Amino acid sequence: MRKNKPDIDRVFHALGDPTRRAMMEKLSQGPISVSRLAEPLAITLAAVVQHLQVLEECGLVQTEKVGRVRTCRIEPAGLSVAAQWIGDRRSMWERRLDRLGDLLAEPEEES
Amino acid sequence: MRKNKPDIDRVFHALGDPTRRAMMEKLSQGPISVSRLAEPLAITLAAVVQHLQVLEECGLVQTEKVGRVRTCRIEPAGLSVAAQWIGDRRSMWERRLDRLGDLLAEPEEES
DNA sequence: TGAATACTTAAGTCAACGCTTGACCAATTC
DNA sequence: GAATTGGTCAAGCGTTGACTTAAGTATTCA
Repeated sequence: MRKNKPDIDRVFHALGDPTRRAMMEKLSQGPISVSRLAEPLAITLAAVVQHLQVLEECGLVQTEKVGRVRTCRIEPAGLSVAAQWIGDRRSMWERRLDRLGDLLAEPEEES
Repeated sequence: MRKNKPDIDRVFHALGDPTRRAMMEKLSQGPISVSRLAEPLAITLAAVVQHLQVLEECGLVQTEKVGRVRTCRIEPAGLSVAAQWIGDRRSMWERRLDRLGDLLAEPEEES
């Protein structure tokens, strides 16, 4: 298919990678530099920077460079996009179950 | 990295694909057969079945075959896994902001 | 000024992914 | 019982994605 609802698409794709989720978990403890972010991960700095780009491009993370240090922080709005999509599907599904319950409860209806 | 927290990992990966999300959206309107699920999508039935397998293996969807027709429905618990991960990061982040607020509010502290 | 630090960029490798085709099988319908 | 419908399976193909190495830039420190 490969269509593009720019935001949601990128956000979910970004969260689909375990390394990037690990980075988000670390970042949710507070802002941190790129190399400290990379420390616990068993991959090169270069790879971490690439993941970081993905996270930044989809609005999950925000970074700022001061001197030679780039500091990264979570952008709270980013996660909301994903949370909302899930919430929407969930409530859709629940509404459906409610209507189904109504139908089963009621005796009969004209077509 | 390629580690495996089996569930969350698969769920997010599954939701990372726009076609699969489209399928979830359709399914959140109610159970439906494989071919009706495939109808609005511009790909082969075979491809749809492959996506369906991904969704089923990670617990987002449940299917049942009767006669020659396979019916698919959303498995509500699946989305919860993703929702919870997001919720956890969110609240972690918020708790941190609270603590930060406290520190800024207070005058001084011993190390 | 020279060495170390903290990235950054480019190029290339390899595996996983999304998709198609084509052959197939089991229920249904005519 | 032949054709149709609804789905399954396997192989293959082009693309994308995660990762590495290697070389480079800009800041900071001694």
